[in-house]
Amino acid sequence: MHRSDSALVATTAQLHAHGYRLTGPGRTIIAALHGAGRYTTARQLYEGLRGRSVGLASVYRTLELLADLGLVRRRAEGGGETSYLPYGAGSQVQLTCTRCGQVRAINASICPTADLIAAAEAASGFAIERLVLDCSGLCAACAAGEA
Amino acid sequence: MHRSDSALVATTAQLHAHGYRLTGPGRTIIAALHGAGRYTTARQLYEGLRGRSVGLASVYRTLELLADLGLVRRRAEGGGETSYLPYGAGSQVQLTCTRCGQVRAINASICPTADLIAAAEAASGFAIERLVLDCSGLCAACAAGEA
DNA sequence: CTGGTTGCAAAATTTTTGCACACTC
DNA sequence: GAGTGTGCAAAAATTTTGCAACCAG
Repeated sequence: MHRSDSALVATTAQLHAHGYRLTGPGRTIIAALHGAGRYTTARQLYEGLRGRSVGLASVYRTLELLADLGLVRRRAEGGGETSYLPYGAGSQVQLTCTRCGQVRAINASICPTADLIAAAEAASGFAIERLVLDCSGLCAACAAGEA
Repeated sequence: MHRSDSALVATTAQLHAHGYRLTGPGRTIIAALHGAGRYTTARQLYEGLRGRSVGLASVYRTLELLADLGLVRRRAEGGGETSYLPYGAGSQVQLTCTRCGQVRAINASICPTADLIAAAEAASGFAIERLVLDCSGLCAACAAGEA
């Protein structure tokens, strides 16, 4: 849990730096999102927080705010629901298991991303600000349990 | 337009190979999606096809089908709408302009993706099936016109 | 012919908004 | 204290579904 804890602290620090206030419910929502460790929908967060009197609207408002600040990544699954995952601190290499939906981030330093950025900029004329590498396939556990 | 034409042909071939029938409206929707050249929402496609008697439901059904077959990529923008972009034929390196929203695909062969896959598999235990590299920043035109 | 596909309109979901109150700064 | 964030419930928007007619194979 250390990794998500530090990401959580970084997120709240960013909010603070942008002049946003952070009350109890906001912290609860952000903590739940970071604790989930995988793409999560607003409704899933809301259900997980039942009994703590957090409104669904606040979940949406918080997620949208984080997304606008670039702290969280949005994804469209089937079924018309949007799900969210915090950007790991500095690591933009994500692996998604096509079977169980687990998302894992690995350290970007194992990949020559600087070369990638240079090559992509040369080929396109873009000024690249962020690079995200998405890999999908079967995680070790799902591959082992395959029929 | 040659590039999107061939991608369009590949898409219809895939549908055919999977046993799906393709009627006039279906072709119209798929052609419009490929012609757009950027992430497009169901409603945008529908509006662009006004007068050709294509129903919004068919747009949704077609997009969902393509997404399930892995021929199209889903994205969640702000505002709760899902938008779609065809996967280029074999090229999984996409650049998105954060200002104008243009999406451009560059050839994957300029990047050492084989090394990336090997490194990521070793680090994670995943059996990687697809790799998508997303870069975001300013395209050349937007960078030039910057205030 | 057979069975998947479509348009239309209704239904179900998801997301946003208005407002009084609580709480942070 | 001043002003932002919140919960609740209503409203808006997005997406799905039912059904008869249509069309591809």
